[in-house]
Amino acid sequence: MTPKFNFSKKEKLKSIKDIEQLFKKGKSIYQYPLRLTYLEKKEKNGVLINFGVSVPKKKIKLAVNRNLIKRRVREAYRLNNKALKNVLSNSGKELNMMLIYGSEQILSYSEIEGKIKVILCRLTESCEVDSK
RNA sequence: AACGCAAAUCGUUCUAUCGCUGUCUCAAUUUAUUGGGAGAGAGGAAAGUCCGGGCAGCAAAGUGCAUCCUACCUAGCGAAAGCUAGGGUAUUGUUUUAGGAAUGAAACAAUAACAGCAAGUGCCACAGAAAAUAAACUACCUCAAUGUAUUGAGGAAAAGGUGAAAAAGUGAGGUAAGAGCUCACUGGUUAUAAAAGUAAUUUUAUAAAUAGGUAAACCUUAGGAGCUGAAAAAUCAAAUAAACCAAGGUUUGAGGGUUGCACGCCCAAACUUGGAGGGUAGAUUGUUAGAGCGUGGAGGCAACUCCUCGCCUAGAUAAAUGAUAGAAACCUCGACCAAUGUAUUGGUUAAAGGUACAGAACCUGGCUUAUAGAUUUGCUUUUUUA
RNA sequence: GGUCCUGUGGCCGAGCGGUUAGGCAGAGCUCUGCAAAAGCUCCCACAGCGGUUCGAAUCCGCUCGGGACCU
Repeated sequence: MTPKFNFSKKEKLKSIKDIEQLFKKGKSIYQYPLRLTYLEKKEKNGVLINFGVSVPKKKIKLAVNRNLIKRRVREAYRLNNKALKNVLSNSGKELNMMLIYGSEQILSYSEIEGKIKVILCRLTESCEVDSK
């Protein structure tokens, strides 16, 4: 199987209802400057993970810089979500998750990628523990 | 040549790998997905939302008032907002010039929300006698009283000091003392006439009046604007209300309606029958072929217009247009070389650093603001050479 | 995307063209054996830049914050 790093429209988190549920009931992992909130889906829709990024306007004022950070975060997620997806497909779960950027500085891609690797590893471990 | 200011134009490019969003197309099947291919994918300001237009809605979108906007003149351009060119006036600056000086004149440049306080009303703190129908503190003059420096009545508006601003200035006459009270000269304003000019306005002459400032104070004059905004608006499927529509119908004239107020206009409750579908969540249209963009040519000082040829040129919606690596270009600093004016210029090198402001959300014309660097034009200042 | 409102010391908050009130907080003093309370004094402000005006917190323009609404 050739490795694929797709992140298409279907995998985005869009529904307002889902997002409200996520913030009400979801668990979160904090690894500065990122905060990951996740929740197991009630109704499965055939997509392993629905994923969204949020950069608050209060922290980053200019639209250009907000877009830049969102792109870097999405890129890092796209390249590093393989392990998590494997675990989920083995255990038959589906997740909604949202990443919130909490710094006032614009971090470089390599820094963001490092943080995301850490945070996804922690999530993967916790999923494995749950499935056992 | 350098620095600065102003205006205009441009505002990074290429390659590889992995991706994102539409369009077209081919193939596969599980018929809505997967895979392949082709081609497209942020700006000069996309920003602020300060004006304008398209477009859409309003059961009448009507009338009046209110409110808001515009405001030197001429010509041109533009759908409008507005823009361009030329001119006028005012203020400021520079230079030249007249003069003993105050100051005036001329030229050039910059700036101007540049109609009207001689239509009315309001306001002008503190200080000062008085801040606008003038008034009367000190001082001045006349008269009276007391009795020898005060009080009272009146006159007068020159002097004083205050203030951002003191009711034209100088001189003479005049008077009890004074005063545009009168006269002469000068300045300023308005009106009228003449001349110049298309006009704004300028110059000259005459006359009259009393003539402070403020309209980004109320306001007046002239001209203009109906109001609300794509979360407008239209359509669709699922499930179905006390809400909607039609007909009948009794009574009320209350209440309701997308213009701030008034008038007008429209709808008009309860009940019965029938029909149809709203909220909510979502999808589609609106939504990108247009006052469109580009090349070339012609006209015009310019704004812009005309002609020819070519092009289809972002359509996202928790919101695509990216990430990484490597080159190139440009800039800064460094190093080296050369030139001389000895602190500048030119060249080479590539080690280091940097490449701004900033992200479409219906479209579009202006305005405003942000902007590394490059190029061009104009101007001021300084230096060098002739 | 669109339509509006608002900005005054560390905090709250008056002021509608003429020296920026007042309260809370902070510092010092008085009072007290020591504190509290009370009293007195001090301290620190008109978001920024231009314009109109003799003179702007106030009027006008631009910029920068903060907030509200869009059945």
